[in-house]
Amino acid sequence: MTLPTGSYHHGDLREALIEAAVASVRENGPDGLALRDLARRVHVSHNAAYRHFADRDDLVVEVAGRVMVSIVDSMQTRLAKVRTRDPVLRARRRLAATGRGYVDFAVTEPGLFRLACSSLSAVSSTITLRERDPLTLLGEVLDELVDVGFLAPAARVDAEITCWSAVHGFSILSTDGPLQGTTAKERTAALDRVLISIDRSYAATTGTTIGARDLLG
Amino acid sequence: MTLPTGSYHHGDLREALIEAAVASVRENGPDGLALRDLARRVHVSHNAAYRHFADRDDLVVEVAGRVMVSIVDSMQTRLAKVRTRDPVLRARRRLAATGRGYVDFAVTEPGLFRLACSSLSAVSSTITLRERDPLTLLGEVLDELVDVGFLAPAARVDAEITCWSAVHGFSILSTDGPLQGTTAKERTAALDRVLISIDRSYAATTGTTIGARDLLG
DNA sequence: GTTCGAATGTTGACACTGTCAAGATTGAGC
DNA sequence: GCTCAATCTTGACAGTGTCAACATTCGAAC
Repeated sequence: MTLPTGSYHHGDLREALIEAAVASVRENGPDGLALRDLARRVHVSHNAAYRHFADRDDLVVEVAGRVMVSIVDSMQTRLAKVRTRDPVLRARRRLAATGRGYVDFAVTEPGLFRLACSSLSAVSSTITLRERDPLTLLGEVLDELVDVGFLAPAARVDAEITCWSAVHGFSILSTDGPLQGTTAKERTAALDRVLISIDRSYAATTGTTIGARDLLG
Repeated sequence: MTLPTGSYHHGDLREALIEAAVASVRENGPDGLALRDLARRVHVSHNAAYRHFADRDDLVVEVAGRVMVSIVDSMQTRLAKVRTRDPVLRARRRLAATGRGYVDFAVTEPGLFRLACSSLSAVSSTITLRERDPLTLLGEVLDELVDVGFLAPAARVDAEITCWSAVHGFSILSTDGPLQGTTAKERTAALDRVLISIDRSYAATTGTTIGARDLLG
């Protein structure tokens, strides 16, 4: 399992193929992904990929898994920027931050995001991702909201679904829908309203009074 | 332009191709759609489609437009069932009804829904759909909410985006995501919570007090 | 009623794709 | 040093979108 550089055995073809796939999807989107094209990029014959992947879909699922991890990274980047001390406001802003991180990735890497969408089920079912999936992270942040008394325990049910729906839908509207042509500023403003709407809804579950611009800081 | 049944000229090949495309996508999803396959179904040579569509994508956009109209139909079916007299509660339930109708279609016709998603931008930009698009209908229902004083005018901004994001995201989670394997009852319960969350958020914009189970009737 | 052009449908070809089967090459363990 | 399994290659097949050239037919102008 040493380095290749020369001839027959590539060394780590599997990883090279995945990286080439990421580059390809980044440029041409999910439909542009072709095994034969990847083989050419990596200077290997067509069919070499079949020693490492059962079929095209198998590769797609693997790449989608990587993308999921990147999405979590993007969410955590936003999470790390929340410096608020007040526990309640901090938890609220952390929830908003996960949403912003999710959308960040979708807008920055629309091709990869579309790929991840295309095999959402395969990823969430077959692979555990070592708990590094968006759903788990979102659940933890929602638990914080309950702990600080902002979100009523009764409203905690299906909260992942509610939040994920809103943010995922917004991401798609931004990459493929009517928000596609808008400026970053307009998109950010629209996302703010989505996040504020969720925040306002959760505040109502415990009767917490909130300020209009609490989330924006 | 009379009927075909015999030979060279088909009669209305364009329409026949579109219908065949709908049937194909219904069975095999968007990726299963192949021009040559359609030609076979309609008993016409490959390439005949090129007299009516510029390329494959042109056909897809046309079909997506039809699907959009069907989605609006589904929304209006739910809207028609709202019989509530009280103006405020009526408007609130009408908003929820549009969401339910949208999800109804996605769950009933996942293949067609996926196709519509794939060319969301093309549809919303190129074709006017004679105003029969989900966004316009949603806007009208939101205006009602403002008229009856439930939704604050300031919160009306980007309300289409907020609602559409939530409902569209929920639809995708239902067709391709973690809600795929759940029962209809569980899915309905989850959707209720999404709709209640939106309702609760909008109530807060005008300080309207609402009952917990207002929306479910 | 005949003729001619435009619309429509067909045939053939090319490049590209995924995938299977069979052979060639190599590294690792005995 | 030999063997075997892992890995990569070559060759083939069916399927696809799309272009070019050809065939047929409908409708209108004369």
